[in-house]
Amino acid sequence: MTATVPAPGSRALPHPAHEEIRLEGVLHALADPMRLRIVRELAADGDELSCSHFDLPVTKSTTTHHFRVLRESGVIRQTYRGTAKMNALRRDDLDDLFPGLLDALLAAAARQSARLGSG
Amino acid sequence: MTATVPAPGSRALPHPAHEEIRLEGVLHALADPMRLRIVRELAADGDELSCSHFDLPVTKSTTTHHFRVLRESGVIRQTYRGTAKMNALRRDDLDDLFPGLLDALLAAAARQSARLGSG
DNA sequence: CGCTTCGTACGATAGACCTCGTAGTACGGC
DNA sequence: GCCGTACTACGAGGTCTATCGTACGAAGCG
Repeated sequence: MTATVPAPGSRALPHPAHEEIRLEGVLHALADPMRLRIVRELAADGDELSCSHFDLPVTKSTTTHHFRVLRESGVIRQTYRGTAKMNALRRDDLDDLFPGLLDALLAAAARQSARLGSG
Repeated sequence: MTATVPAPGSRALPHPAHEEIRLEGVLHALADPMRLRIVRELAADGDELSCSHFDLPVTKSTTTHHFRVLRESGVIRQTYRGTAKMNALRRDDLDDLFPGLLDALLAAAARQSARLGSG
């Protein structure tokens, strides 16, 4: 009952409820370089970003796929705004479920990025 | 050159060097329930454990596979001791590369376990 | 109403992954 | 030397995943 159900006639998207978020799913989502990159940009910006804001080295189809995986694993929340689809980290939910995990993950990603010199 | 190379004639196992450990690989390794379970047991025990110590609901072949993934991703270190193969968390390497990550991950797993498994 | 932009759905493909069973190797004890 | 234990290697089956291309839908602008 807690899962966000799309309102009839609208363009809402199905998200897992707070307590439906599984650690394995989050780790799986973040284990992909493309998705980790998306999450890092989202965290760096701190606010909502449209899908088209990301300039990923894959086609739009694949980008849609990755955003869907992130949403279905509970990492991001997606909402339509006109023709754009806005993406935001579910920081509150993740911090409540797994305190410190997201920050540790982002710090680890930043550290590795600095170490490997790729950004 | 830093990767541990198996000595000729011995039974040493190839491990990724400290700086070869990649965050995505670690996350991928830990995204599997069976492997997460192994790592949790390893962390709980705090010392080396033989493969046969684990009573996983899969065959021995599959168990071997999971331990290999954990080793090749840099999460555990494996050494032979007689006929047994001992497994230990690479805590030092992981804590140095990704400070706080392993603890956050283990805490998250424990939290979820308490929340879902009711035990 | 057209046109553009943004994103989706569907099908296909190639590769990765989890699992298994069987056969095989290494070590230690008798 | 022989046997049991511990683990491995190889191959196969079935599923999942990442990627693409093309065709489509929804919202805004002229």
